[in-house]
Amino acid sequence: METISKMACGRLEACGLKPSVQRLMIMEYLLSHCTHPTVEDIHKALGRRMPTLSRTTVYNTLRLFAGHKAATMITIDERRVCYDGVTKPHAHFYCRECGRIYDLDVENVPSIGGTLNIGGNLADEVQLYYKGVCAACAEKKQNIINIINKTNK
Amino acid sequence: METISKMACGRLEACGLKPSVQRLMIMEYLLSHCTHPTVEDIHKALGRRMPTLSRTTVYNTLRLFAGHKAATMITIDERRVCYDGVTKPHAHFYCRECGRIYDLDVENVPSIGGTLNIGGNLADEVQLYYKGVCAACAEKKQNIINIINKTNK
DNA sequence: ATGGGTGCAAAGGATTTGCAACATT
DNA sequence: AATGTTGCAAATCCTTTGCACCCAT
Repeated sequence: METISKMACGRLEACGLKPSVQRLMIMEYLLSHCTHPTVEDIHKALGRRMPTLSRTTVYNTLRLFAGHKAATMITIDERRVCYDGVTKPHAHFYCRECGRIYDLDVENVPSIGGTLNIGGNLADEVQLYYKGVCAACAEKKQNIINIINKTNK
Repeated sequence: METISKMACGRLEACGLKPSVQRLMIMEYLLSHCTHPTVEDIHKALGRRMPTLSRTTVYNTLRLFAGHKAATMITIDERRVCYDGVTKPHAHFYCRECGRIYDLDVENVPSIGGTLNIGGNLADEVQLYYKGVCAACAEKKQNIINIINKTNK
């Protein structure tokens, strides 16, 4: 607990952000939950300990984090934006069945140190996304198919 | 004109889709505009020739295309979904200033033939996104800075 | 006449905006 | 006092839904 709190504070200061209570709580949540939470996820989770926390503040804060590279905005899900507190380059997997986003440990993940010039375009961020059906959902689907086959016999 | 029309029809049939008038028009638009249009873009553009075309139909049709791999859904822009008629694997660049999405000709773009098993997760799609400021917007910004500097002298 | 395809209006949901209240230096 | 933060309610914008109509087989 102590450690996460210090890590959160360190990250904010390293990114030039003043560590307000709300910002600290949100950063702590990001660092301790690698589930790529949505605004709603974070607002609901933190709302228990801080009932006055506004959804607007969560929106503003996460957008602020992304702008200062204190967190990454993930747009893999067409319906809502997610956020990631892990900064080291890694790929993501999006499951179309359950909507969950997983970290992926694949080789050759492109990364950018500072700014990359691609044909005159100045890139400061890369994202590598895979989409499909996750292991858990694939298994569930298979089980259902098995049951149907058994019933039809 | 003839050619695009035939290409559109061919793509639909190859993907197991019945070539209705609306589907053909939307596919023709996708194949002849590599600007990664939004639903709104397409609806507005086609609305001139076909005023009864419903936004709902554009939504439904593009989603259908994506489901049948007749087009690709692009979720790089946090605000709205875009579509791409180009099927061969390539990366995208998103400009935070103007919101435009460019095709990128970079090496080592990962691609999936059929389905790829990544730690039990079954992926059927990959996306590689770069984000930053495009060449055109970078130049504009530089011009403004130059004017300000000149004025301050 | 049956089933898929289309279109309209309304609903739903995520995100932003405007502004007032608040905290902190 | 000044500046940056937060929170509420309302507004906005994108997308989906429900249902009726229509067209083709």
